[in-house]
Amino acid sequence: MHSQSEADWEDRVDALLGDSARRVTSYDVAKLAGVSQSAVSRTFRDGGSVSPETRAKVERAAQALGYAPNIVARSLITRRSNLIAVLVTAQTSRNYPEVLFQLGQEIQARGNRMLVFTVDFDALAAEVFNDLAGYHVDGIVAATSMEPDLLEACERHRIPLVLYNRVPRGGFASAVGCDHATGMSDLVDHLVGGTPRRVAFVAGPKGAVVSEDRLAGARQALVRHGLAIDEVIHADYSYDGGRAVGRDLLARKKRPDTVLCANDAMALGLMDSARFDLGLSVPADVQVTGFDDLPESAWPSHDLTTLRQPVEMLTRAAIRMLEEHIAGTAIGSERRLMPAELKIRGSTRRPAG
Amino acid sequence: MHSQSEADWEDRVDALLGDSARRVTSYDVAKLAGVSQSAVSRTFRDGGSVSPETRAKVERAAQALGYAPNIVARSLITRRSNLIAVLVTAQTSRNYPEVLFQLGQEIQARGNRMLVFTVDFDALAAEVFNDLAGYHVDGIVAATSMEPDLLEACERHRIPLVLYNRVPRGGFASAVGCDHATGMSDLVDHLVGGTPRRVAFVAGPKGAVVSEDRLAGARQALVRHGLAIDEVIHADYSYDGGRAVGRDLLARKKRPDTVLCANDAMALGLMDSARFDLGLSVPADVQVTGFDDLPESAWPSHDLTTLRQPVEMLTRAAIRMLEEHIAGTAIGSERRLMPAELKIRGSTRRPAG
DNA sequence: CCACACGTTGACTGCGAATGCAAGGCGGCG
DNA sequence: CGCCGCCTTGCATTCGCAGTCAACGTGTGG
Repeated sequence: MHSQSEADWEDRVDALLGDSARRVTSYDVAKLAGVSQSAVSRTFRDGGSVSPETRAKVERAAQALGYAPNIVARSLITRRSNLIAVLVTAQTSRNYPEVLFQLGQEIQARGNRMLVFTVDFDALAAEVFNDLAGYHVDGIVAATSMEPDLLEACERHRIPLVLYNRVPRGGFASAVGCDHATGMSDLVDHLVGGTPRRVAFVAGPKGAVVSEDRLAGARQALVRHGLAIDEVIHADYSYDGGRAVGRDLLARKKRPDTVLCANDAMALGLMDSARFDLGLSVPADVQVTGFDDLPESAWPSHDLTTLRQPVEMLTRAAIRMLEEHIAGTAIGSERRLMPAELKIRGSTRRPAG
Repeated sequence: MHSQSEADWEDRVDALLGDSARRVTSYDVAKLAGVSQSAVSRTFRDGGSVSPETRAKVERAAQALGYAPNIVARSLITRRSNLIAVLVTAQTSRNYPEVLFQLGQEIQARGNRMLVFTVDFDALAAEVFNDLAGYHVDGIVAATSMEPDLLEACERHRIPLVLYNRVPRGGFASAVGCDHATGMSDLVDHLVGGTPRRVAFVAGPKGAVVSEDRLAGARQALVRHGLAIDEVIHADYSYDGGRAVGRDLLARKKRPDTVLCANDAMALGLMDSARFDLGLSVPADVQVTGFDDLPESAWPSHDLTTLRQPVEMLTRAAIRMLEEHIAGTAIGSERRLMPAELKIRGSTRRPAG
């Protein structure tokens, strides 16, 4: 079809490509296709009003030149970056490796991109905020605590924000999270069948919001059964931390016969300390529970009774809520709690009879 | 110092902020500070020639307005986005959760940001390439296989690329990786002390490059000891996959007494199948090895002999190499192999005597 | 006292794509 | 046959900042 001009076409492609330092722009494509830059722009924007012939010409030229629209320039004028910031700590990425991947999948499914900000400690999230604002992200998913002034900053800049497993202190941000209280309540209902007498709770670091929620939930549920937590020990959410706690706690004369841990990693460490360091039997001597349902918790070596966080539901809900806020269809802030699923395994005693 | 104009100042701040739909730009700051837009730009660029007084005025105004430079606009003109793309698969994020976090830390330490692209399968990386080009990322770290045409595309677009644990087929890309062959050699040297007779290898999915490398390394090393791999079975890199393989392989009449697994997850599954499904003893009946050194491999329940990947060295090297390419100080492509560290544990037999 | 150099400064332009607007082409309808 | 309206197209402008250039003031040396 382009027969008589084939050679000419090749020449023109090469001429445009030859200036290799420069990037291919919509003007180059326009020139090659014999149309205006506007036409090129409209071909690559969805909903653009272009005739099939023009579109064909543009696409052929773009193909030949290897053109892709410059998203930076686009977002400068559309005032949308299609970037969603995700704030994570080492803690999050260690304990919930799949969260980041699934957030990525969800974000990309809607044509956006995930800009990941890793922060050492929750508090440092403040440092990255300037960058967030600078990159004009369309929204933020924060799996870190947000100081009140950060929340306020997001509100002032009108950056939609969804907190992941954190309870917002202010009124602006939306949040998704696991219903720790109800989950703990289910867990305690099961535990009382094993006739606990002395109950200990291994918490995360002091001030860790998630751990506090779980502790509070456990307390309330125990009270309903006329029980109480005899001791709360703080550790660092890690296997090693849990094991160290176990070596101390379970070696005492009046050791607890039931230990609730704020997460699976510590529970696994504590169980191993019982079995390997102290020669105790789980669950006969001490029953142990966790929270998260790590893959290895289900393995026969561990067989840990725990609560599974609905990670997939959470990430899906987080992104959907965020998209609603970005689109402006959301009304005010919303908190969505997802139920944790009780996984009864061999680290707890069944009711007698 | 600003006493007589304090009220006036507040009014002007409010006037500029009042138009709340609009973002604060360098022009707003300039107006408030009583300087030109250029001065504002220079204050926020490092190396700009600005007098201390002007800088102070600008910073005060910027503070009052909550101004942060628009990085999108900046990168449009500087032709640098300060964005580094990281391509990961579900596989990567599952087996090396810390990789993503550490890459993030390294990238941010140098003032860049990490744009994460999650891809379902290695092959799909092609889909995201257009976006990569569109976002004008300064460089790419790919923990996925890259098809030759993708490599070529990166070369044409002059996007620096570092492959993570993948051997580049073309000549353009740099790469960092674990020295699987030497690691396997060390491992085999240790294994022969346990007098292996029948050796099996549990590989990853067919075509998985990392698994192939490890298999080849093991083969070579065994040959040096006059040994061979009797059987290669493919699984999916998962615990469940390894366990299923074990249930089949170890139940046979002529079962192997030594099983090398391409990663820890499968090795753990295989060990559990031996112990819990078949009642075999590890390492007496069968010795098992892995690769990666997952945290749980060191736990007493598993105690798996394995090779530790130097993840931190790898990520650090990857980012440094990438930065060199971006800066243009790198000469050609480079491949850096980091040694794996042999972790001898209880899943393999010690030499007799 | 003048020439010169240097450090600051602001006006202006360009990065690359999107879009409002007006002009053009085309068909349908009266 | 002529008018109207729709669809398509190109022109010109805009987004926010960086960098160029000329002009300015100040200080120094001759």
